Amino acid sequence: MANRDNRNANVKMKKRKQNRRKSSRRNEIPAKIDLGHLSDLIGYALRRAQLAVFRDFLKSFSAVDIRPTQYGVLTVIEQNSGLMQSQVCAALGIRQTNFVALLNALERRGLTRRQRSASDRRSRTLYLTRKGEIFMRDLRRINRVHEERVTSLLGEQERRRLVQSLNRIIAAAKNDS
Amino acid sequence: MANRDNRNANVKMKKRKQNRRKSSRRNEIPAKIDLGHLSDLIGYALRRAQLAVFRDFLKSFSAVDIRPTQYGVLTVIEQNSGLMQSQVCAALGIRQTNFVALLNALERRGLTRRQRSASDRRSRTLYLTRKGEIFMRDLRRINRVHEERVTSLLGEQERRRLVQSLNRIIAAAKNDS
DNA sequence: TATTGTTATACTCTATAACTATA
DNA sequence: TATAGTTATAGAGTATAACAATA
Repeated sequence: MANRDNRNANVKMKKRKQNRRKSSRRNEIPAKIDLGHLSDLIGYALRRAQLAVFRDFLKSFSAVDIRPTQYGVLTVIEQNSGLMQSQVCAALGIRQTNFVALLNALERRGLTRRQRSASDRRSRTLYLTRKGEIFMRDLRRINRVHEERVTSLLGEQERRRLVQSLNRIIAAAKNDS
Repeated sequence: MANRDNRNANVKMKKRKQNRRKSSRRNEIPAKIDLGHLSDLIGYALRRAQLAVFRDFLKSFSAVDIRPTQYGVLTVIEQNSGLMQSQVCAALGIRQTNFVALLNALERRGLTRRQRSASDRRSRTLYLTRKGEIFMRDLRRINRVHEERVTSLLGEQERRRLVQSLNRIIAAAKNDS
């Protein structure tokens, strides 16, 4: 992603780049492959773009060993102290059954803790530990850099429009079954 | 996706909806959960939107039992008859090692076929069978409906802009490592 | 009877290593 | 020696069923 060093964003000089891999040395055409209408498919474009952004996210967060879903969970707990597990799951579209191991891992690292609710002893409410709160400062900083790198590809305005469109799709899906 | 029936998109009447699940009958607040800056995160929005669109894709193509990646492979082969496996993989970002089973499945269904290349007998070139070509007409029809449903959420212009932005991100990622 | 959290489990995707046959 | 395709395998991510404790 993003100009990590000299990366020229220009598509123009692809001719030079052909020789990166010495493949083209003989007969093979480097074959400008035609994706057909694929590149105009929303689903396909979404998938490729999402993978690209996640790749940058993973690299950015590799030092702190945090995955996108974990960052989502930590953020929601931070913003809404005391939520039930089921509520966090619903908010993020995670299944309770898959949420357990995820939480266990965060708890083992001392970032979050569960507490039996007094009003409904079936449920457990979630909190960041002190350590978790401090950790979140690092995460937010890392995330800011990551976001800025992605944003630099589009510019502020286009980025805002993009997120708006995406949220429109997401909102529509929620009214779905 | 998309207005499949009456779903009122309004957030307003959540008061009524509380009683859907008799939960709120006592003290619990239905809790408008704060996603924090999550909803403004490109990666998060991309992920949720991609899942939503794929869900619609899967439902649309369930009758013909075709997954997004399979549709991509078939489309590329149709547009570029005679490509090597490795070329299709590179174009779509699939690993050769994972491509084998995928191709086997398409071949078992009689949609594609492999042919040893005369010029380089290590490689195999890919073609649609006659059956595969006919099948593609169905797929394109199904895909058109699917795309129109997604597009209807945004309008033509916004959709075009969205895809453009996504492709900009994708292109930048390619210049990456 | 229904719900919260849990375990066990299975299936899909994706990733790595090692092999074969060709080049 | 390197490359195209292949196998085996391991790891995420995600899905369903069934259970205990509590409502």
